[in-house]
Amino acid sequence: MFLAPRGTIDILPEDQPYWLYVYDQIRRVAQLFDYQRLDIPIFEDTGLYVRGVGQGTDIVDKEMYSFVDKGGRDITLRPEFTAGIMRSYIQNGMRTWPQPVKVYTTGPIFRYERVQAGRYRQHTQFDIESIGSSDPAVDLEVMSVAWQLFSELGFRQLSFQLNSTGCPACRPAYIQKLVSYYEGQREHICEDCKRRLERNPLRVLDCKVETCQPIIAGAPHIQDDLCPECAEHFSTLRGYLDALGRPYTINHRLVRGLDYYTKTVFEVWAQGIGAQNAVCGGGRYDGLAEEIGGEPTPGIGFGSGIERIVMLMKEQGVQIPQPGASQVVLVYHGQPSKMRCIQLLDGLREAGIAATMGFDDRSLRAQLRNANRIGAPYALVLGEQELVADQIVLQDMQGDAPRETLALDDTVRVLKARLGMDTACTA
RNA sequence: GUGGGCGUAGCCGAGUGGUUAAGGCAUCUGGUUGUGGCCCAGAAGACCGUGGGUUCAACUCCCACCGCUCACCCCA
Repeated sequence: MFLAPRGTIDILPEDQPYWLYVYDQIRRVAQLFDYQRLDIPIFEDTGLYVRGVGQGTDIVDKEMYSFVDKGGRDITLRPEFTAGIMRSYIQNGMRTWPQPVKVYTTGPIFRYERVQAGRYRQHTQFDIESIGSSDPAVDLEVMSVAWQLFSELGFRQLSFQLNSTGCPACRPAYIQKLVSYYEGQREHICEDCKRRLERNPLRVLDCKVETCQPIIAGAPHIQDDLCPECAEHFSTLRGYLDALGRPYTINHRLVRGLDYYTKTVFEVWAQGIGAQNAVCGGGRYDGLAEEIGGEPTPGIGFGSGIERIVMLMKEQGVQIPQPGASQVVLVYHGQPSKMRCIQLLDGLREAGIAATMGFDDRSLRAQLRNANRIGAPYALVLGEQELVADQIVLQDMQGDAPRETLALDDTVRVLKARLGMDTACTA
């Protein structure tokens, strides 16, 4: 007996309406903001992620699904979208396209993590990137995509968190300042924070341990140490957000786990998806293109986990359109009737009527029970008696309307009329 | 990598040492030689997660392993 590998899930038919609805909304909103779809491979050269995401990050150090293929190439299942999309930008010469290049995609992401509520080893992301502009108005636009998507999905009580993490000109000095502040508090901080100081000092600001909270409260804020360019960028973005009346929280503890982020970082938080609270996270990555061997190219984007979005929709009771079942089920009795049903079924489908039929020569009763359970509004019953008379019985499965006998040749026309399908233009 | 909780049919779930391991949902068949929903009857479906131990006797107690799950860490 096999089980799905740890951290993977089956998305069953009963959940598909949520997924399809989310994909529909994504496509609509992306189009509204003039973002085009781009699909990239599910696996890339391992080096792309090592260089792009950065050594010392959890993703690269311990979470990648990496293997050597039969040709001896080092391959990694994508642990995030941005590096691959930037690779595609460079490889396809997108710098010759109108700038910025605005793309989105959806698909599976792989990270070898310990599983818990809202966290999987294979999860699905909606990802959007705007590459080629350093204008804070682009930051605003990208954030607005998230804003509009989530509000159209009907979410309530989401919280936008915003911060700036500076750039290579100002961040190192800030990190130095933060580290020396922490060195002075060394005996008061938790073990994890001691480790963070070595590996990824900014992350100490995100610590949740009780005893670390006073230390964090007294820590220097990066906003006080941004270089003029970063400070200008940040205040301009805030001005735009304010002008649109967008509520957001400046969170100087918001930091990201990937190396390529510069300036703007943001997340969208929600309750109800276990201990995880981010449904969306992203930021600016002006240094990424150079890091992976391209011309210096600014960019900004975000990823959003669809499993978490669906969890939230259920949590918040978001209503979605229900997909229709088969409109009609064909029920037969006897082999000649079965043959005729198979032909009729084909004709119904060619006419655009969603139809199924009973199988396995089960009793009329069993076939009708099944039709009822499926939820089809109509059943067509074809037995020996009807067949010899070139007739068929139409049965309304929703009410108590009496059965009707139709001419077999007339079935498609009558059904179309019943189902409200316009027959005038198809005749 | 660390810690907590939990493993009885497809799903939910009773059973805490003693004959054939409740019940419900779902599935299949029949009650109507050819008519669904409601109802009734019946059938099928469980090596009680796996292995070891204790005992005259283990689903039940003990140990190990595996799996699921939640949390830390980290992130979407």
